[in-house]
Amino acid sequence: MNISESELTVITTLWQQSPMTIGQIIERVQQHTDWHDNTIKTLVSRLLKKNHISRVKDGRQFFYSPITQQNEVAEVESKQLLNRFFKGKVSPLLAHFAENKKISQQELNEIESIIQELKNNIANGDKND
Amino acid sequence: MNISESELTVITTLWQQSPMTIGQIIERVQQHTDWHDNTIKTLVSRLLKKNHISRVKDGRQFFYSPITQQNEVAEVESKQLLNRFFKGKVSPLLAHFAENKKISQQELNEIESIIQELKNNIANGDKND
DNA sequence: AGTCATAGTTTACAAATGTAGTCACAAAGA
DNA sequence: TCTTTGTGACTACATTTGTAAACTATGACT
Repeated sequence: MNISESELTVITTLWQQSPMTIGQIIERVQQHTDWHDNTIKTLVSRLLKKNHISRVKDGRQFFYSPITQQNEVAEVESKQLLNRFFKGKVSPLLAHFAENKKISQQELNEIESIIQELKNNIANGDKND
Repeated sequence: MNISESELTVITTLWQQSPMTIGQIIERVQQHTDWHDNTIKTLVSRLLKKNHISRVKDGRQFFYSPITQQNEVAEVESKQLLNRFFKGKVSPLLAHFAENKKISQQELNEIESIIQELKNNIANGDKND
């Protein structure tokens, strides 16, 4: 099952720090939303039901942790985006951002070094595969 | 208002070719879905209501065209993805794909030339801004 | 003229989503 | 002991989305 937009906000806090109690989750989520406590509780239960997070009881409270990891979700969502708009490839996305001048000089440098590293890996036959 | 997943499928055919009659839209969408005619009609009316497409009557038929353009939607969706998972930047996304070895040698070359061009533009002060 | 195929409009209905309210219980404090 | 407060479970309700069915109007064909 999928993670909805607002559920994502909740599980994101758990990706940043876990385990947390419901109180901690509510506190952190409310730092950048105006959602009611109960709303956040509902989102947590939906994530539980969808099996994206788990919890263990310690004393009288539960401590919540993510099951589904951020990079898994990022992977799926990225692929969907690429398929929907960029023929399934990264380069057209990059080209899009390039056209719209949304890439800073510093980011350019970062991208260059990522590319450079990739090329080196390929040149070396990439023994770590 | 937002474009839903299945609405996107419909408007995508209009991005590829427009204007089209409803019959043409249905035909093209059904080339890669098994949606019922009426389903597609409903999606078209929702896109109309949301003002993402327009239509003009010619004789007794309407000819439909997109109002919202693909690159606008791609822009918004891309930004959302980057914000949600990659700190709002392209490079971490690229790094993610790099790690997962989802980038072919050819794409690497494409990326390199995009980068190269960007650097040249910056070096020239990018007079076309 | 009658029938069929197409296009267009309106209505339907379940599941998912956003956004809570209500109720019960137990630990903590007055 | 009584009350407050945090936690958890269950219920609620409007909107959006997916997925059509039903009905209407109008050319096209027989």
